[in-house]
Amino acid sequence: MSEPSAPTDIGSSRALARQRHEVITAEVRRRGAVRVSELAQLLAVSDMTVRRDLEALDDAGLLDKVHGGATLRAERSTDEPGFEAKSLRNTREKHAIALAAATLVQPGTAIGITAGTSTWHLAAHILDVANLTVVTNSVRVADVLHHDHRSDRTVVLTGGVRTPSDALVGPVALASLRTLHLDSVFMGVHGMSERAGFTTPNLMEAETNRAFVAATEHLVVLADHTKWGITGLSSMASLGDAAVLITDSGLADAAGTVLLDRVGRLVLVDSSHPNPLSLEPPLNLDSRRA
Amino acid sequence: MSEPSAPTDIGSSRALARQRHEVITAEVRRRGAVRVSELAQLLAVSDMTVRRDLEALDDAGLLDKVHGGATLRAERSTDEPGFEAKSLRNTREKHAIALAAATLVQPGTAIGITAGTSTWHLAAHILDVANLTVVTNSVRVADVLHHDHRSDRTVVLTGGVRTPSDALVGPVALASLRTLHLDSVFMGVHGMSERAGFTTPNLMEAETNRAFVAATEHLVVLADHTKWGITGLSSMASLGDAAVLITDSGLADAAGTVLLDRVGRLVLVDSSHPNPLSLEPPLNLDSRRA
DNA sequence: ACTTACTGTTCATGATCGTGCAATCTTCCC
DNA sequence: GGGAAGATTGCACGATCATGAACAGTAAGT
Repeated sequence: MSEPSAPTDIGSSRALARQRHEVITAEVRRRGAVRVSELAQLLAVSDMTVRRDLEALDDAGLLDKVHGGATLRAERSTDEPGFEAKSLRNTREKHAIALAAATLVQPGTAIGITAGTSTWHLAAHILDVANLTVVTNSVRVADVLHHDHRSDRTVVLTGGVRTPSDALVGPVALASLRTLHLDSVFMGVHGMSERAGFTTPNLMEAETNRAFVAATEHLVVLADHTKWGITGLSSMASLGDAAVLITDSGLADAAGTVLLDRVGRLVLVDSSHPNPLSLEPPLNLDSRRA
Repeated sequence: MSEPSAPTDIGSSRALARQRHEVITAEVRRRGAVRVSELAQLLAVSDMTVRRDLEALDDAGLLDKVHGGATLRAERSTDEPGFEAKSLRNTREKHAIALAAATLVQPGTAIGITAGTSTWHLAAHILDVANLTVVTNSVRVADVLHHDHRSDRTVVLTGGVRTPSDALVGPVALASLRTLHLDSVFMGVHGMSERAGFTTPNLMEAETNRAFVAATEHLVVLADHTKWGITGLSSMASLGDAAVLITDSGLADAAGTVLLDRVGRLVLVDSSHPNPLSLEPPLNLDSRRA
């Protein structure tokens, strides 16, 4: 008779597709973006299998499959072309920029966070900051902060009408912001240039963001290097209004020169290795719960 | 885990189906996922038997059977839990009440919708009403209305701090509401009684709802019959403030007598039937604004 | 322009699946 | 105790599915 003496000895077999899917979605949620090659190594399967997994997860609506890997799902229906370049590279940069911005968030302060993908990533990284009050006009940012609820954090939604990009705008948002004063405001932008400053194509959103800018003395702008040279319809602030500008090392030298002169502080993050993938070779999927 | 709890040791003798099922569910819970071949070896039975066990456990809802094995049940509800537990109570009544309330929503008007499960149902039923402006302090209600976005509908979130029941409250919400005037307000309540009127246990929510009440001349209250006799901490309106009260036919006769005398119009829906049953023949609210 | 990296299709292979049937076990009735 | 009805299990089979490798096409970076 076979002896089933070792109860836990049977763990060396291949993982179920379902397990891979959970690892992948968890990894995407944690880091904002993953690439196929990383997942293949992490899961010890071929690239092809990872691609098939990503396709299934994309169909299921759990993430966005993009060239080179996958990113957090963008949940946006249709609008504002060019707002979100569906490239993994941009997402990685946004992630790295958000990480750098999170280090500027001081415990015990009141901060503002505008709507946008960069700022959405930022929200995920400030979950551990103690004693924080966050004012935002982004339902998604509020969702992130609200999801793991802690008593020392206050999340205030400005209210207003929701744009397709999930920003709350309009008179209600403006009225709310006019009564508030913030230690810092973290703002994502759609374009920046020497002449027009920080811009966005959406008029209403620009108006709301201007109210954010007016509510603080310390403006932090998040913008990856591809934003340089782009001028949206409406200006939200001049370059000189930014106390800190966080961008990535892909920035052209000429742009860097201008920005160094104009903004209060220029922070460059290296997006080539924003977050080294910590993988342990023995590949143990059993410990994927946190 | 139930090892050799009896002389029938797993492996030497055959285990009963019950025992195998317990081992399997325990193993799934412990490791998150198991594979058929592993279980067959562990239980010393054939693959076929394991598959049949997994199928039974899947039917019983204890795990998810997937290709190659089984995993923890996925809880694949798109909405977050917590809210659902609450919304499952008296669902039929709430649904019927919401349906009746939806018939009171006139095209081309501006209405307010407070937070709550009844009003959440209401939101789903007014998706077809043309030319509507909706002001709400419920992120969920806004989500429902925003999801299929049509150009003739405006959804305004009041803003504010989010309570556990997903209502936006506080100074920001109050300030927004003070500037708005609504044709009708649809309010869910936690309790109603002759003396205290309409009440809720949450102070902040009560304050916000009072602002809703103050913003309209035409208050519609949604409350299933179980709310009668319950008095929450804070009052939002007296019975007489309600132009319409929509409840279900489970209401006690004594309560009906009181309410008929106090509220503007009493609408009783029969929760066992899909169609609302109105006591007052013409359920036609004054067309105050075309 | 070039080079590099990524993509999806196709196909072969092995694992896994469920059905039908026979063997075995359990139950219950006489 | 005998024995039949019912349930459970194992095995064999063809069908299905998952995976990885090769390869030609495509996109991104320089």
